[in-house]
Parts: sequence; structure tokens; C-alpha cells
Amino acid sequence: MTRRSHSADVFSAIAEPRRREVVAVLADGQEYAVNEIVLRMKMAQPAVSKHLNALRKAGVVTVVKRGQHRMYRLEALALKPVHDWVRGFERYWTHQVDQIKQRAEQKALERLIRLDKDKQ
Amino acid sequence: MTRRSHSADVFSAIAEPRRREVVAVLADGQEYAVNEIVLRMKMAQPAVSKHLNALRKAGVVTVVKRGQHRMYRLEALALKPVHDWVRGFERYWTHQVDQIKQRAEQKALERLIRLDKDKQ
DNA sequence: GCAATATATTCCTATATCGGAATATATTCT
DNA sequence: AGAATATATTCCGATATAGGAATATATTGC
Repeated sequence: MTRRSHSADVFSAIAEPRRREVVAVLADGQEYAVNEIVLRMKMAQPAVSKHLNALRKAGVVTVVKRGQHRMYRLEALALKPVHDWVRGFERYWTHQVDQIKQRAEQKALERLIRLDKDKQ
Repeated sequence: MTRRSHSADVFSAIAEPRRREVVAVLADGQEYAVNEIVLRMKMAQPAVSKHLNALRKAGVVTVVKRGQHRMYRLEALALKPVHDWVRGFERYWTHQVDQIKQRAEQKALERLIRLDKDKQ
């Protein structure tokens, strides 16, 4: 059966590290032209445009034409589904009484992940 | 330039809808054998095993051998980076005074996303 | 040891995806 | 109109990824 794309999904949209970078640039709520974003990232313009397009399809950004510029804007509300989803697990680290224990577990986990990566 | 995989990243791990389903099964904090997960999802066992492997590489689940079973367990703490990241945008919907306006915006956004998907 | 069960792995195919390069399409300026 | 600028699109090659099918690898029970 044909593999289906879920790239228009918010979760997939923000899965790309570069796209999270783009979001970071827009995080102050200001509008940015593509070129401004390009300047703030070490990335070629076409690649940035493509990522912006992906984000737009997922509703994470919106565009308005202004003169010869296309101004991109973060639509933070589109990220709410992610927040809602992950918030369901919040209790696992918030209700942890022993902070030191938690830190230790996080470190241990990171170690595990690193090992797995190497093993791969 | 060789494209690099970021699949061991938590964000990518949970980008896959099927993997979020797996996480949903484990969300009660209980341990589950692979077969139990297979039963709760409409998915073949090898596919489930592969997704579990991906989640494990990202640290989202851990395994312990118990008898002939491999018991998988959610490591919710691994999801904290996602929570932390998205929490940075919380104010965009929490500090919204007019709830009705917010709902309307969300609807409008969903409409936009739908249109974009069709356009594609 | 052998059958049964549980799980992982390998092989395969179709498709998705990223980024580079080149090019196309506006839009503004002179 | 023609040059300059901004941005998108197309084409391409390399790689990633999902899932099916078949198979391999435990582990348990007899």
C-alpha cells in the first residue's frame, strides 16, 4: 500500500530542525521577509522558501504580500495541538517530588539515547 | 551534501502518527508486551516492532526482557523537550483575553490549512 | 530436542524528503 | 522597457522511511 505523507501535520512540520529554526526566528511575533530569515539562518534562499512553504501548509505560518516582499508571520495557535498533546504527560515530570532524582533520570536517559545512537 | 537523519530526535519520533498511537497505548504508565500493543492497534507486528525501535532510539520508550516477552514502557521524561519548546508559545493562546475570538481564529486557521492541503 | 509463541531483522518496493543548482516569476526602480 | 531585487518553482540526486513478506532469533513448555 502506498505510503502516505503526513507532512502537512503540525507534528511533522516542526519535526525538521531547520523548520524549528525558522519558527525561532519568527518567535518574537514580528513579520519577516524571506530574505531576513535567510540572513538569520545559514541556509540558501530556496531551502528557506521550501521550509516556509511546509510550515504554511501546516498552518504554522501565514504570508502576506507587501510590495516585493512576502512577509511571514508565526501562527502560534497552530502549535497548540502539540502543546495539548504533550501536556498530557506533564504530570510525569511535574509531580516528581525529588528533583535530584529527576535530573539523574534525565541524564541516564540521555546516556541511553547516546548509546543507542552509537549502536545503530 | 548527504542528507542527515534526525529520526532519533524526539520531535521526529513523535511526528509519525502511528508512533503517537503507540505512545497513547503506553500512556497509562503500564508496561506492555509488543503483542499487547499490536492487539490494541490495527497494525502488523513487524511494523509495531519497528516503531517501538524508533521510539526507543529517541528515548521515548525503554524495554525490559521478561520471560519471552519484551515489556515496553513509556519514558515520559523524554517528551519534556517538546513540552519545553512548545511552552514558549503558550502565551499566544493563554493570554488571549477574548476566548470567542480565539476559537474563531483557530477555526479560520483550520480552514486555511484545509485549503492549502487541497491546493497542493 | 521439538513445537509453539513472541519478537526482531532482513529484504524489498514505493514513496517522501532535503538541499543544491538553475530557472521562472513577480515587483520595484530608474 | 530594462535592470535589479525578492521569492518561488522545477529538476535532480542522494538518502530516509514506511510497511509487507519472509525469515531469523529467542524463550517457554512438553
